[in-house]
Amino acid sequence: MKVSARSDTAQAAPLPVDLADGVFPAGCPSRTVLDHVTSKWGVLILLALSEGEQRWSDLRRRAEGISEKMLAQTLKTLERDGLVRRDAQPVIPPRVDYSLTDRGYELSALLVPLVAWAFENAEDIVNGQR
Amino acid sequence: MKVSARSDTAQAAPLPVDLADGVFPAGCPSRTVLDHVTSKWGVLILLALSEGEQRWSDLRRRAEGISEKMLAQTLKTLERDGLVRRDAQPVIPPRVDYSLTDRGYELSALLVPLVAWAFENAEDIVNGQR
DNA sequence: ACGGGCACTAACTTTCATGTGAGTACCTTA
DNA sequence: TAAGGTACTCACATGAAAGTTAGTGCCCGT
Repeated sequence: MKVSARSDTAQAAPLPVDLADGVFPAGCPSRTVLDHVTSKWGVLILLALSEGEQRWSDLRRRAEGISEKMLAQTLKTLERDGLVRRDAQPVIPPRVDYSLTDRGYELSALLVPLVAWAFENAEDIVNGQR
Repeated sequence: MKVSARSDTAQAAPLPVDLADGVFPAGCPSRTVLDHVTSKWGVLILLALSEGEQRWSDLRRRAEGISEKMLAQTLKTLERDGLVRRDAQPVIPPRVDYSLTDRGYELSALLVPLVAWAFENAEDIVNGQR
């Protein structure tokens, strides 16, 4: 799990060929998807929903600092991308539940370790600007 | 208010407690780190370097569409974050090699599957905008 | 009856990431 | 002599992302 290595021998892992060919060219769809997923609020919403279905107002409170506009926009994008499912119940007061689709869970499974890593290393990185 | 996912196959995976507490608050360092890492060009550079040491001009050609300014800026940020190592040789013509630090390799190990996923699912996602 | 919560939308503004184009200083090859 | 490669920096422009403010219609508690 650890890359045990001296600095000058850290391992170069060659990328899968199709990835190397596909991601680097400008204008490939993966860049768009990556942009949605890695947007400032996209990550947070995906992460929050990975814990299970949640309501609009729950998400609003959870992703501290998000505006209603950005919440709506982010959810719409993720829904269009087939990562989030929207379930609006015709009750009063309105109740809308958001959850991840299967594809969304696939993604969040990859996102969680990344965010965990960022969280664990954040202090070191921000402090140690050497 | 524990909620359970209602989907047939997708499961709600609770986040580690410290992560849940740490990432959502506004202004936490992990957001900054995540921003650097998931910036438009940050991902590409990290990915390119995960294959091994590369020169400035190699990177420029590799990350198709990047401007010199953005390449310099991105590399500087990643270097300050301790993810990229810069090795300038005092030769003429100038030769500067960039490579990942151990921490950089740790990150790229998490980044690669994410990008691979994005690449594999990109077409489906972009096409299926119903 | 008044403020508040709910789930939004629309219009407008600001901020910031990114793009553009130029310049630097040296050397090699044609 | 000129063109081109190497690794940059700087000033300025632009455009997309994000923030701000307001408004909608309904209901519930006090």
